[in-house]
Amino acid sequence: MSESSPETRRFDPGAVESKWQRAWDEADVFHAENDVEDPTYVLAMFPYPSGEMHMGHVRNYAITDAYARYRRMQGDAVLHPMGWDSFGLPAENAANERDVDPRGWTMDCITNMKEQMELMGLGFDWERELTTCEPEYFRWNQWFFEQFYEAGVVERQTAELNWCPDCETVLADENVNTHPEHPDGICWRCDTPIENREMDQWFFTTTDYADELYDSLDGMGGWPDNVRQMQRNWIGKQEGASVPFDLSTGDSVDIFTTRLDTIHGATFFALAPGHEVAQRIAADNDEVAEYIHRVDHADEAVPETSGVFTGEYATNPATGEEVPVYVADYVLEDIGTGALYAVPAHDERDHAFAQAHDIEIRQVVEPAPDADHDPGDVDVQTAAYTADGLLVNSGEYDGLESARARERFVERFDGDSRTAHSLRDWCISRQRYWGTPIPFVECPDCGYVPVPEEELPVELPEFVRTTGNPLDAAEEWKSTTCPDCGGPAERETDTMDTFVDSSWYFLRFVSPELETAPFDTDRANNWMPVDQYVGGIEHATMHLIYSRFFTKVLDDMGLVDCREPFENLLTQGMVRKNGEAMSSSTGNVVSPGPFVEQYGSDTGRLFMLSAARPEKDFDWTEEGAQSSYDFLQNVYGLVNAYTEGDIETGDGGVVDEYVTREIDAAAATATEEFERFRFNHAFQAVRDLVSLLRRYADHTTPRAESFEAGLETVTKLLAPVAPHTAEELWHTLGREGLVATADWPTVDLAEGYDTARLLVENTREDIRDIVDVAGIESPERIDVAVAPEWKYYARERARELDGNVVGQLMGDSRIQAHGEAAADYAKNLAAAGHIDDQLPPEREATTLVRASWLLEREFDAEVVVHGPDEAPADLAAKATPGRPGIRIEE
RNA sequence: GCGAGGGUAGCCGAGCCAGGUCAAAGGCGGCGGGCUUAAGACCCGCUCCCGUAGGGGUUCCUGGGUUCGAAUCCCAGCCCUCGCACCA
Repeated sequence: MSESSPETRRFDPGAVESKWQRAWDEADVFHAENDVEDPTYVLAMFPYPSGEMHMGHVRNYAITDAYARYRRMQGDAVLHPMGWDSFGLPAENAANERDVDPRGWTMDCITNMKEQMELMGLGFDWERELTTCEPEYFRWNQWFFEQFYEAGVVERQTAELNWCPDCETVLADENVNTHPEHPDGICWRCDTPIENREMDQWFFTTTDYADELYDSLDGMGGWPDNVRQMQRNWIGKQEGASVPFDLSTGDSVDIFTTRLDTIHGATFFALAPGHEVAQRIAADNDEVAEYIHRVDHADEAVPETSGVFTGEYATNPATGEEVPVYVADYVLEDIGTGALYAVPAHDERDHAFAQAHDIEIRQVVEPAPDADHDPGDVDVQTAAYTADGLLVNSGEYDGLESARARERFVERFDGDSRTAHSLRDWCISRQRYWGTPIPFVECPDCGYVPVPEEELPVELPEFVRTTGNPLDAAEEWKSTTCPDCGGPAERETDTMDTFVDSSWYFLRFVSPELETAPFDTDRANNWMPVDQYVGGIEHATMHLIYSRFFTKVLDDMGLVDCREPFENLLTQGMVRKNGEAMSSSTGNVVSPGPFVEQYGSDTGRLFMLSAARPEKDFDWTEEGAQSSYDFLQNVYGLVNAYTEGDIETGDGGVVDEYVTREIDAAAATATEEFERFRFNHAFQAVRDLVSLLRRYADHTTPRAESFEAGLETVTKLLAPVAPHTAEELWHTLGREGLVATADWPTVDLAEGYDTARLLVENTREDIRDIVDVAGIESPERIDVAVAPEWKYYARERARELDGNVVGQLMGDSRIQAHGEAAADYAKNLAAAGHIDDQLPPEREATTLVRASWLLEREFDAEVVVHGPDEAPADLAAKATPGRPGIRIEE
């Protein structure tokens, strides 16, 4: 092949990419029509518009875009939308730092980022773009809020917040700085130590859905295990029981325990400082009151074993004993019921407390005979034994297994089997400006009253810089009338957590312009769930749990028929540099902007997708990026060399038969790998095919038709990952229309292809070995001989035989006729243990003939392939099925 | 502490789920050769050890086990990463 100077064969990514971006635009390639039945819904987690893309974004969108483009070429209707998660603190901070308003700043950022996305030619359906900070969007947050309120999914509860006494405002966790002397942190503005204050806040009752959120995870096979596990941890399901204890105060106090089997060993009872009964005792007991005050206002954490005896007693329902009641800080108010019976012998914290307060430690469980521990080795006075076992010191229940005991004791002690979760209700109140106003009015007479639906959206007042919440300062905006009684009232000044915005945006994409409802229910029922969701692992719990919760609530309200929003989830790995996360603060970054400008978007995408599996972290390296760039230029050069007639074509001969099969094989491999999101493997197949076509042209005069078909296949397989370059190639090849909308190649690989390929690879490898080991400088002629028929026959027979294989084989006259050689071969077969599939002899011969050009080319020697029964005797003797005999002459 | 994922040749990274054509893809780096006035780009090959005919040896964190056969399955241990964690 004689290529002219490479300079004429290189393309300018900038020019090529913008050209095809315009062409896609004009052809409206990425728009999903409303009337399609059930498009493949491919979704990348929408970004917070910080203004600058980083490599994490690029990787995320490279993945969804590649998959979306692949599915489109497969003939699917595809929905691949993009939007902006545009409420949030950074805008407010920017507004406070410079003299801008959050809205203007946010919109500028969106413009910037969208420009960068467009520069990268990402195939989003921009007609469905949505922006959560627009009233057209957030009015539906407000609408949902009121609907949820009606349905009892919204509640007011108290929550502990960060309060700055100097600024007299609530602070978000992000605005609290850590300080060595103040465990609760200090104010970011005035450095005043933060106080924790209990305040009434709005909550979504996520706990109502805790069981379903937990249990459904088992069936969600399209999600990675680690994310499901993280959600299980987050929800924290605990199977246990609650049992009432009578106190000498006259109260009956419920405890929650997962170890009801140990109840006979309860030697004291403990209440959380915040527990109602503890508070009541404190009213008449100075010592208790002082303790509660101390733990509440401690500047440093109190010792874990701290606690105070109340002077009261609780009756252990198992033993009838009176055990002392303590108030102890290690008992947490929001875990279980905030009260527990303590079994020092079988719980580490109870044990530590008992030792510090000199309380009896009574063993009631000992290791079962099959346990790791020998009962004699367990000394509960020294350390708690926390495993299950057999009951002791438990009266009539001695010898019972822990699990059985738990079941029986629930009934025996009048308890309830209960499931506790560590999942809390979702506090959505934020004392911030840049979020969705909570659509409620507080009336001195009527209390909290929802803003009437027809008055939605409640829009934000103009932004002012203030120490606290700007909504609080907007007096005019705040004052309104009560929708119920018409009297003067004040608007709620809290806004919603921005996770509310992202909990349903995937539904809004279905009908982004709809003005009468948050989304079109019929269409959502057809289009949901999202077929493939892709984003960072950092959203494993919050966003992905809230979205699941929202979807279930909406289903229960009849708004959509769907209980899980995301069918398949892929969490992409990080893009690192020098082994560390990219970070602009340390300068350890590669910025997408300048990179794309220099190398083009395709190079970036190709490198990212070929470097590693999408879910794994990978290192960005200069060399790797360069190699992707070189590859694209290289393919471009090859295609142009062909179309400009620099590659002389002919009939290709037997080589052509080889190459056409490999073209199909490449397409088949790539298809399989795209289905599994293994772009790196798919690309491998493309790279191999390009290399093969190059060798084809180099070795002989290729048949134009198949050579071109090969280039066309390369182009198509490359199209999802390097879409601009692929369009340019498609155009160069003189194809009509756009490769973005072309049909994906369909192939059925001939049976036995893999075996044939292996035969070729192994034979080549053997010849290399021989040449190398025998020190053959320049081979003149290579003879390759397929084994005689009878060996194939013997081999097939051997596969079916058991027992005395040699004997049975030699009993077969067709085999026996070959005497000594047959006996040797039969012994080999018998010893093999496993016999792989092989091609029939004629097919081995044709396969080798087709591949012989590779040998000629590699060794620069004449290659002669001998069929099954036409080889010289010495060669045939060495040959076995799958392993031809080889002779090399110098 | 509980839970999840992982440890593969100089580096990165496939393979492991469905055990066997696996001394283990590919990329990067390195070495040799071709093309070229030269460089770059491109092309060909080599890159665990020994070996003058396709052989042998030792490998996929360590140690056991299952199997005719283990990078792949099982058990134990070591190390790494991540998530949850004063969760009764």
